[in-house]
Parts: sequence; structure tokens; C-alpha cells
Amino acid sequence: MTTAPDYEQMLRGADLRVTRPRVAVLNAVHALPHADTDAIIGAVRTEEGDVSHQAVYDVLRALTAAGLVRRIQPSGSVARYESRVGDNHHHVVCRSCGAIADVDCAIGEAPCLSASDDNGFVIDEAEVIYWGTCPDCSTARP
Amino acid sequence: MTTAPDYEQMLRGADLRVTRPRVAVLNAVHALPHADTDAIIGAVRTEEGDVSHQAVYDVLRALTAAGLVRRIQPSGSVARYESRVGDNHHHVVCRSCGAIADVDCAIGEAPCLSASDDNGFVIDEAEVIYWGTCPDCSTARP
DNA sequence: GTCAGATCTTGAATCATTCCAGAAAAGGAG
DNA sequence: CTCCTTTTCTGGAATGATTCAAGATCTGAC
Repeated sequence: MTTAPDYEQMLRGADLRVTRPRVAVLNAVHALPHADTDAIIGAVRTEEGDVSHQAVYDVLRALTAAGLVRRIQPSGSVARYESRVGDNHHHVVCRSCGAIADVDCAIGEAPCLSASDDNGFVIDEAEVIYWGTCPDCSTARP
Repeated sequence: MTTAPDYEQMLRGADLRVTRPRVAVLNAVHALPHADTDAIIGAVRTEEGDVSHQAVYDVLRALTAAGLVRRIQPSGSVARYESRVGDNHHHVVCRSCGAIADVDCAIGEAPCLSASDDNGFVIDEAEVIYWGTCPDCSTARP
């Protein structure tokens, strides 16, 4: 991998206490892009031994609130988490197998799009999900 | 309302059998924009008497597959349904209260956006969700 | 080292959604 | 109009992600 992020430093920077479960979850989210909660729990337990699923849920919520991870949840999918934050990129999701890939945003800063009519809402982010078919599924069933 | 849609005609046009629950669900979705399943079940029962929740779930899935209604599900929300289909419009969602409003798409046809890098995916739709604060919540807590 | 408060553990509860098997109804043919 | 086949609806139970609750443990600051 690239320069290993200093997870402890990241936590302190976000005013979060440094605990083993938190470091393990941060590590898992960085190692498994777009992983769901279950996969993260598995990775954390492999690395750290017993950790309650509840702790993982709590940690993920805290990290999301602190902006250290980003939560995404395409329709029909469970919650997934990724470590790329701050660059307002988007996602392409496979309708067939649910695979997710990153798509860079041309603008890079939120909100990258402006609404034609904001209905009086104060908009701070435009989230784009591209729906389609991934290469594997396209090949399997042309 | 505008000219009352002929729900029976719509169902036949989509090669779906015409049943009381289906007409009632179509009616409810048109009457309650962005309603969740529970609200639709309530509206259907008010109008039609006892209808099992299972029937409503089945009908909503059939109508969605037929393209008569559109299913939307912003992160952290339950499934919601709307009757505007075919114009590829988008939505603005309030982070505070969950309110949803429609936003017309400047292009109008899917996919209205093209990805900077499609990762090999065949993309057929670009779904945009604007996140922000609705007028009510903005006023309540400035 | 001590302490208050944040965080983790364990175990149960909630809630949207789905699965199942049988009963009922719709649409087409005779 | 009546019968038959297929789809659809009913009723009840199951699933699975996520959350709630109470008490034990750990972190960071003094």
C-alpha cells in the first residue's frame, strides 16, 4: 500500500479517543473499499480478536460523524463504508452484482452540481450514483 | 388534481392484471408523493378495506418493475415510491427531517450525466441526490 | 495515581422486508 | 355464461440489518 496512514493520529485529530477497536475498524475500512458492516466486523476480528458487532456499529457511526470515513448506501444495498473522504467523488453501481467502483468528480468540491430548482432547500452536497452493468456481468450475460 | 389518471388503463398497458389492490396502490402513490411503504399501506386500507401488507409489497415491486412507479431510497431511509416516471428527475433530501422534493433534470433523459471514468461499466442512469436542509428546518434552527 | 466520562460487552428488541403454502380472483377459451 | 389455468392475495412466520439498554472497562486529563 501507499504510506500507511497513521490511524492513531487521525483519531486524535478528530478529537476521538484512541482505542483498539477504532484503530482496527479504520484499518479495515482502508483495506476493504466499499465493504459492508459484516465484512468490516470480520476483518476487525481477524486482526484484533473478539470485538462485539455493537462496537463496530458504534465506531463506524463515530468515524462517519467525524468525517474520517464515508458511508454510502445505494438503493437495495446494506450500508457500506469507504476511506476516501473530502474529494466528493461519486460511484458507479452494478445493477446485477452490486459491485461498486469510484468515479472521480470533475469538480471535486461539494456541491459539484447545482439544482435547477432548489425548492428553498439549502444544498450542501450533490451525490451522484451511476447505475449500470459491470464488466464481469456484461461479459457473462451480453 | 389534474385529469385523474386511468389506473386501469395504465395497468393493462403494462401487461399487468387489474385488481383492486393494484388500483388502490397506484392511486395511493399518485396521491402521496414520496410516501414510504407504511403510508401506502395505510392509504390503501383507508380506501379499500383490508389488504395484506404482503400484497402491497408485491404490487409495489410489480409496478416498479413495469415502470409505472419509481422507487427511491436515500441513505438511512426506508423505501419510498413516487409516480413521476420517465422524466429522469432528481431529488433533494433534508438531512434533518428527511423531507424530499423533486428537482427537474436539466437534460431530462437518462443518463443525464456521463462519468469521467466509467471503469468499464455500461452506464444507463445517473441518479442525483442533493443533500441539504429544507426551508422548515432552516428556519427552525438557523 | 485517581477520577469522570466516554466506550465496549452482552443480550435482547425493533422494524422493514421477504419467504412460504394455501385460498381467491382475473382473464381467456369454449 | 362457465370452466380452467395462472397469477395474485392472505395470513403467519422468518430473516437480517440495525438499534436499545445496563453494567463493566478503558482513555485521557488533573
